[in-house]
Amino acid sequence: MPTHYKGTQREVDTLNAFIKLMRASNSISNRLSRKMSEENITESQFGILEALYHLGCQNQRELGAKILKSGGNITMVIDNLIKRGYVERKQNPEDRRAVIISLTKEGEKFIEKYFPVHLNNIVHEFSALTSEELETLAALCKKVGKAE
Amino acid sequence: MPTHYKGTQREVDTLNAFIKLMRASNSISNRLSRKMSEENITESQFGILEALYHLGCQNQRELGAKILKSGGNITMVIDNLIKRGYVERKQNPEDRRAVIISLTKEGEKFIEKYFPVHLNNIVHEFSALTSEELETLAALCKKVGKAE
DNA sequence: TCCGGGTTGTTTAATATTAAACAAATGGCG
DNA sequence: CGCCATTTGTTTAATATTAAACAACCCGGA
Repeated sequence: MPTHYKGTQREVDTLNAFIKLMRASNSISNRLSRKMSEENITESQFGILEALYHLGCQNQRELGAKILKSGGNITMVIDNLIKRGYVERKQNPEDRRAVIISLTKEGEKFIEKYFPVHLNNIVHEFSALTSEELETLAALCKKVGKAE
Repeated sequence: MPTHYKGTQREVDTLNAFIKLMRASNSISNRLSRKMSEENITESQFGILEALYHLGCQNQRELGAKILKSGGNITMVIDNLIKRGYVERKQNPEDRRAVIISLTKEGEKFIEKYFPVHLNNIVHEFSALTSEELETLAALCKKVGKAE
């Protein structure tokens, strides 16, 4: 057994919060992903569909910023969504570099059908928390990582 | 603009907490990963090294449970750590299916050098929270996802 | 003793993801 | 106008990840 690094109280508390945060989000993410895969959809694909549904048409750069994935990845996720007929690429007449990604009827139908199911799965994941705890958790998470 | 699903108050609060939780953990994870890549190490590799350092030798199944990754993935992560000389596989005389993964001197040296740096990066990420908030966050995250 | 179900790890095939190099387009400034 | 830095998206090469099929092994009960 190695001798371990002894941190300050602040370091110990931070590490504990970090580990618990990561573990919670990874567990939830893994379980939700498994359920999504029953619909043959990935987390990233769902994130794109949701952004388009709730926020309307956007270009790929904006979508990438929303789901925190690289530009190259977005190209592939969109390609796969196009293959399934859920979204389409349109030329942007005002900027020929950019494209406009929008939901197809098919995509809209899918998200309208699946979003309530997904939301239900999420509600189940958080069922151990009271409403007040939910708010506290949201507020704390919002504060985290704001340091520059 | 599509008409949107109107949820109950509980659903709205849950969704908000979920989004903030995911966003916080993904942002932190992305930033930490980028720093780790300067040391040519991945998050999973670091997770394994840390588990071995703090908890001692383990077999691959146990390591997989710790970092929440699939068995097949663990095989590859360990392979890569072996290539770098940070860990080694030993036969378990008591169970010939299992292997014992342990840190090499090299691996121990690395984790002892890099862990404080990593911890410092984490502390920076959480610097916007008071110590009390850290504890609250940890406690709430621990409660989440416990539903079955 | 032997069989069968469960455990541990590996392999395979398919996808996901990233960084880096690249191409095309924009926009500002000389 | 013409150039150059920036922006947007794609491609490429490398790695990560998973589920599923597989092989070797363990163990308990018939």
